[in-house]
Amino acid sequence: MSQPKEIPQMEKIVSLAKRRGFVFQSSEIYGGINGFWDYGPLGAELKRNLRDTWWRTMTRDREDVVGLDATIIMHPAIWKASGHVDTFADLMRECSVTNKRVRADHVEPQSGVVMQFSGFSITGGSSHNDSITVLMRGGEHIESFRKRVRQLVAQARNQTAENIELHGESKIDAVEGSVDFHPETGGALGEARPFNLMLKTYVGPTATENDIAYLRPETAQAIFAQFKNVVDSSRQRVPFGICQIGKAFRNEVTPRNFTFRSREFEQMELEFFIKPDEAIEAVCGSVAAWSEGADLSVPQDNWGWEMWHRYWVKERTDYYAGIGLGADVLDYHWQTKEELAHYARACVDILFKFPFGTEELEGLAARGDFDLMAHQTASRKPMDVFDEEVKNAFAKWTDEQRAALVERKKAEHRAKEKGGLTDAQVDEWCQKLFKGFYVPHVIEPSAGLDRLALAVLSNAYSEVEKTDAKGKSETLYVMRLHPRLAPVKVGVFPLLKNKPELVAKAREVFELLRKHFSAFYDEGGSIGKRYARQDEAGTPFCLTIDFETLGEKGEELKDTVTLRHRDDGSKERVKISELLGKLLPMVG
RNA sequence: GCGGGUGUAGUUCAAUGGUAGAACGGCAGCUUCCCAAGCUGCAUACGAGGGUUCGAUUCCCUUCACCCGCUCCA
Repeated sequence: MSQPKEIPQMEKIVSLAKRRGFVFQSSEIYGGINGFWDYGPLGAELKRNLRDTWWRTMTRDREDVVGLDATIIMHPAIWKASGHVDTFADLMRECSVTNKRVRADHVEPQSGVVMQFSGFSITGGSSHNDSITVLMRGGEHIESFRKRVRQLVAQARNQTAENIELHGESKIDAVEGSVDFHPETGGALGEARPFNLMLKTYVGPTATENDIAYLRPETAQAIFAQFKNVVDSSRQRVPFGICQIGKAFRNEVTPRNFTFRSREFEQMELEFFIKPDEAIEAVCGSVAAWSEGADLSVPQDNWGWEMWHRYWVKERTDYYAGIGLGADVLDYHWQTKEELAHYARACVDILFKFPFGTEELEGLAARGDFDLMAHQTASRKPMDVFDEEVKNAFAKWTDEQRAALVERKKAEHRAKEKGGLTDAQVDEWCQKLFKGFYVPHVIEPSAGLDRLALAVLSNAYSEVEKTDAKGKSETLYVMRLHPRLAPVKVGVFPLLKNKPELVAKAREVFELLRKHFSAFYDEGGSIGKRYARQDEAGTPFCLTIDFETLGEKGEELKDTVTLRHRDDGSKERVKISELLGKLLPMVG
């Protein structure tokens, strides 16, 4: 007997996702297209439910967040201002030994001796005749250089340096100030190639260079670009947020891990605008300091960016718990100072323990006023708001207090390595603030909807070993989706399909329920098979209409049905008239 | 983009230089059937293109997709 091969968890999930209609490969009949996935009937419902829970939690349930639905294609200047054109579209060169990439314009000139090897062999393995060219730097000892090259070769092939033997060493040339070698590895660099992570298109039929536009690589920029319009039309005042759900596109280098890293994906982003800490200081006297265990349940007037940031981490964590992703499957990564972008003050990633590793589901960044300032500068349209309370607060300050604040800000900006303001700019900024004008700072919780759907699917997937009366063992699959997320809330079955009275009653119950939530009528196969089918679809409840429903066993059981629960297989008898009252609160 | 692997019904697998079998699933039927019960019947596949050959799913080349590693991050 051959042992059944152990199939990796992820493959089983992918297989079930296709079999049941959660996720299909895009364009499958033409061989598929790398990095694109479609959602089938169940997946579309699941995704919609997720989108709805997010939207409801983030905006409808709150008074301080409003929505936006912007276009995917926007003025190309937006991506210039946001920095995406520069950071997403570079000429890249690749190290010929390790394939490590480097921006063509970031290669420091190097000097040394160009060494070449005609090939190498791997102990107990293959031998290769690809020549290897690496720069031996000034002062580098020939033996340590050889060892270093062996390490580079080994690294690129998942080998250890000891297993690599280099052949045909020769000295080519001595170079001064060459930019043709990788700054870290010293390996010869290949041709410069454009590396554009934004998807491009043309607006207008002429399709010339002047018509280039981009499919947005993130939804957030539209929020910043429309910030003033929202402020002017929504009767919101800082602190408040604008959220948006929508498609975004990135030419990922390597789409991988099923839908996890796709080239077309859906984001759910909130930009929550807050006052600069200096304004809080003026209004409240001081800014609340965060400490472990601080009360984050209700926003307070004296919260600065740090408290708001912590608050949103908690809010998002609560959201995940509410859809069945608890502390046992989530993890957090607080970015270190080195990892942070220069404009970010703090950033925490909320991670999910996927079968293929613990990976990011959402990033929560405290981004200061970087984005709005960038658009203010680029568009030359003011992005500041007027805050009477702040103006009045500063009016009570003495000249000395104000001067001290100006000095403090100047010192802060001088200390910044990157992105700091000049003294004159700080002066201007402070004078505006004293009059009640400021560009809001922002906290950005940015989540991936497709990633969340994948997390939810991974989390729900479970196998149940079952042995039947004859001792035959089989594996059943149960998707333990949270009832709020389940694509189908309830399955409705007549016990037998050849009894018109049962079918009619079942149809009647089905019609009653489907007006309120998604229900599925099934009369095919045995009753057990129908339960199992719904288990794979993640349906939390099933109802069976039997002869007792029709009154065969007396008045007591007439008009009652079997309500079967997916997760524990338990059953109870429920009056048809009480079904909605019982089910609605659980699936809503 | 680089290196390694894989590609046969919906799914999981098998066989073969002479155009493919199974299991499960699906559909239809029988059944007073409450956790994939049983019986009967039906349908469905060699990723795509090119080459070698009398003949290719099988051999060769190219391509596409998926998986693993490097990389990346919503």
